[in-house]
Amino acid sequence: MLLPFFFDDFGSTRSLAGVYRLRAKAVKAAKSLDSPKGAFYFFSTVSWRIMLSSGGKMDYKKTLNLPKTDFPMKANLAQREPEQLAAWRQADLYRKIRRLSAGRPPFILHDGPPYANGHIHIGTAMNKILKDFIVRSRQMAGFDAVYVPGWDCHGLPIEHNVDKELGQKKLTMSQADVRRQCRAYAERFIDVQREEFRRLGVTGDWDDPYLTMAYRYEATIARECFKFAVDGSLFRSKKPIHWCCSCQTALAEAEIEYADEGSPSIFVKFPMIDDLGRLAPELAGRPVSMVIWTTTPWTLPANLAVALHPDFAYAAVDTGTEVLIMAEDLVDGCMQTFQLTDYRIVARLAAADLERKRCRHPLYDRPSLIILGNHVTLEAGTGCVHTAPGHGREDYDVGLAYGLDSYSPVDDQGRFTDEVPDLAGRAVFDANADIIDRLRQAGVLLASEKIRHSYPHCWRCKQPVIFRATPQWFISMDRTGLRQKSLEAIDTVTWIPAWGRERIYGMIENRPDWCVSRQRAWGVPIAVFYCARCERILTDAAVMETVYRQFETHGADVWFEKSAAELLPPGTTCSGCGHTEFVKETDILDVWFDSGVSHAAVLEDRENLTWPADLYLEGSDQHRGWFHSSLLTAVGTRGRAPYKAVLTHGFVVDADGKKMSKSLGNVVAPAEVIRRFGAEILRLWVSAADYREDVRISETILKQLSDAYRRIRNTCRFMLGNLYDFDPATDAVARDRMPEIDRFALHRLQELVAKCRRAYERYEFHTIHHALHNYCVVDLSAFYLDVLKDRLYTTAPTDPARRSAQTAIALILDALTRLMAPVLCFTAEEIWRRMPGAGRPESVHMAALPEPDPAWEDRPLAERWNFFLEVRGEVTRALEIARAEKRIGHGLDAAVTLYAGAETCRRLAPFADQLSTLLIVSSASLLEATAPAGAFKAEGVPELAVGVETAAGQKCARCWIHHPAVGSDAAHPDLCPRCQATLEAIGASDGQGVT
RNA sequence: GGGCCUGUAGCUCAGCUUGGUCAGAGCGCACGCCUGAUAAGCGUGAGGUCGAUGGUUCAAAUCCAUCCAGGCCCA
Repeated sequence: MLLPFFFDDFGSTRSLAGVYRLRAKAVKAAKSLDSPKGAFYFFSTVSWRIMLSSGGKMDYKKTLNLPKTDFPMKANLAQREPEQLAAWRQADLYRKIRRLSAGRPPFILHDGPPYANGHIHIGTAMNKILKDFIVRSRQMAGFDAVYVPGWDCHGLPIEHNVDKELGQKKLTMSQADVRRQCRAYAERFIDVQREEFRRLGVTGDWDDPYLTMAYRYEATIARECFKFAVDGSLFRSKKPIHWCCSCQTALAEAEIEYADEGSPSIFVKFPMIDDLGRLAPELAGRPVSMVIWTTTPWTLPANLAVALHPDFAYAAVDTGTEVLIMAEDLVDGCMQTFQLTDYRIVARLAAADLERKRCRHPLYDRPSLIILGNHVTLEAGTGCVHTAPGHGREDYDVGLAYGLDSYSPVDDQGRFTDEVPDLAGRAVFDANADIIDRLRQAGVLLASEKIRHSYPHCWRCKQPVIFRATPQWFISMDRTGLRQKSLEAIDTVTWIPAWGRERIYGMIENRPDWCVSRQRAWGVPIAVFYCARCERILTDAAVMETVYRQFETHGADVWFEKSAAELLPPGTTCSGCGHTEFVKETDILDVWFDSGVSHAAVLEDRENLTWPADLYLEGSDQHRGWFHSSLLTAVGTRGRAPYKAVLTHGFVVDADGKKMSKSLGNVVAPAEVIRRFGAEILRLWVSAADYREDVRISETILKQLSDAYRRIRNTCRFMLGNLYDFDPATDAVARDRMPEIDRFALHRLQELVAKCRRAYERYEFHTIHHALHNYCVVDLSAFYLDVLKDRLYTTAPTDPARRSAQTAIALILDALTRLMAPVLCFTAEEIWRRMPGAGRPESVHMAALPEPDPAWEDRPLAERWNFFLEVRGEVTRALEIARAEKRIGHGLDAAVTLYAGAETCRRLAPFADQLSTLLIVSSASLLEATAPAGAFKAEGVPELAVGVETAAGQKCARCWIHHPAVGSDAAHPDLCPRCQATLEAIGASDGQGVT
């Protein structure tokens, strides 16, 4: 039916070369975009082939042992992978592997729980695939590699999304109801993500994952937190947080929106109390003031300090009547703002000299301390920063270092408390004008204007928010030596790459106390009581255990549903003051605490896991996250790190190395990659990249990996096809009866196996990918298998030479399949099913990785052959020249002569009798002679030239080798003597199987 | 702004610790061959001032400094 098209459009290109060109074009088009044009070209050339092949000549094809396999060339991954997954599930493969591994040494990769919100993204996919490589390869290396995936279920993002779904309804719901909604929401996405992870081929205990919201897990969280309460690490202290005065609630960073806002901008003098005459004699006895700048006058009542940068130079500026101190670099700008033109710098002061000097609060009769902080900048203001530790995060942090109180005389509604008598009851923003007036009256206001700047607002009511200190729970880094012990624990861990150690060490070394309080609904409460009278924490373990048992049966919800009196056993009294009334803490725990204690809730809780884990594996951001919180919770309660080793990977970025973002439109969704290429290609992508750095993904890269995949697949397909009549049990050939080339191929295989084993050991998967691909392409396809075709196809099926080749192929394929199994888990299984021989495990994933077999290693032999391969390269170059000159087409059209010097000749002698086979030409001879003029002079091999002639004799119709004797036998005028003999041997000489 | 990290052919990676055949591999690309791995297979070839600039050295992709670009975490 297609023929007419062919004749119409392509009749003019009936030369062989033309059709080949057409075909190449068609294949390319078909591969690149499935275009109808490509398919059309392709089918046209196919019809042409059909025409040619029905030419009616003698056809010896059926007397050959051509490859036969039902292993398809086209993988059709997107469709076939789900079928494979279903089959594994049906067979309960994971359980089978568990049973199989009973008693083996465990290898525990502990899963860092992804957040149960939304679909997985490409980074999550990479993380899980890497884990899968490790779990599978450790399993196949002889360990019992149990993998329990987990999910992080509590926290603000889920609460937010539930809020959005509920809308106004939320306001009428109890906290317990909201929590139920959150739980349902998390469950929904656990199911979504579970299926997405499974689709990637990730093996593990998906039927029994760990969930941080499981009742039992919640109880563990509460118990672990209680341990910190008992040892005195857990304490309450005031810390400034974002606060919305209209919603009267604390806000997390994620609940803040930034928008432009008009604010006052004022410069205020803080008169010095301490005399600076000793630092600068010019200042002795003069009125001297520090000058600060602020856009929040209402925070001035809470001022406790003025911060300077330790490295800045400060200037004492004489304005005639007084001396003002500010950063030297900002003097001119400020003077302009103050409209002071007549001034001069009379002294320079180092910040360090001013440290801990006192100035006077501009409104109240109390000191304000001069302190040093690196957060001070020269971008605006005076380089002297008004510091109110109760109203700013940086102020708080620097204040801590100087032991300043986080003074915050503002109530829930954003009104001044009685602590500020003259402003009590005034809303802070309204009080700005009053305060400015008073500063002016006090003569300390240098300038006042209005500015617009970006200011935080509440995401819900859109009102500007304030920073306000409220009581928060902390875990102390130093009261019990947690910091020091953690730093020591860091050095007991293997960090891969090694810089991970520096990274986490620096963080632990410098971090402030861990603020574990969150004023939210969806989480595990900081389940402690404190005495209503003396505020002492109830640390009676037996009493608290009765509470945590209730968590186990009812979940942490019970904390919010019952009162303190209901939760506590009757008769509970304060050990400090004997009081019987307790306050139930309602703050919930930072979710980092939840996942941080997974080592307790999962590793310790499950019998088949170990504590510590052998390995944690997450992105490099987790040095601040899960690695960090896990370390602190484990060291704080057990004195040891919960992991023996920590492996980190980089982030997935686009083709240009830029991070993925919706706004840039460069986001690659794993589902899309799977739909178009299959999960196997995604896995191959993960395996090919050096994940310790950032990993790029792009159309080009995926295309390249598809090509690599096809190559590996086809190489295996070819090997499978040549094993259709081979049974290792009966047909295998012993090593000492194998031709050298087979032994060489197997020697190379040992090298590959050794290299891959080492790489698996070190989690260097990209090494495996490259080694495997290279072996398929260079060692197998381009050389060994190509040379083997003649032996496999043309000799008698049971010829020892053919059986030897099959033995080698079977060994190679077996090793290759095992080696690729942790990465190409689908394809390896697909091959495994079709491999010959009985007695192998039903799944490749129940098999072991191959080990290098010394019996096959033969260095001298390999050296000989590597030299020969160089010679072979020279020959192919020579052949290419002859081909370009149209003297030959196929290599079998050629007869080759090697003209070699004495030494080269000696080294080539062992190959002399098989040269034509190894070079895939019709005849080849080795001569110790100088080359004739026309010969190709080798560049890479000394004393070697290659002569290429047209092969003598006619082409044998069966093996295609030119031989002088073809035509000499009347019975088989188109066969060479070798094929005649073979046909006789297999009893097909009388046309049996010959058309 | 600070801490940690990265930058070798169009792509994925070797080489960099221990300076001197270290400018390599495979893919892709171009061209050619092949119809008995066939939407496959084989061959040949072109491609990089090793992010940039300084410096150390007889000699630097390799050591040092600065800068540029990018990533993660902080601020």
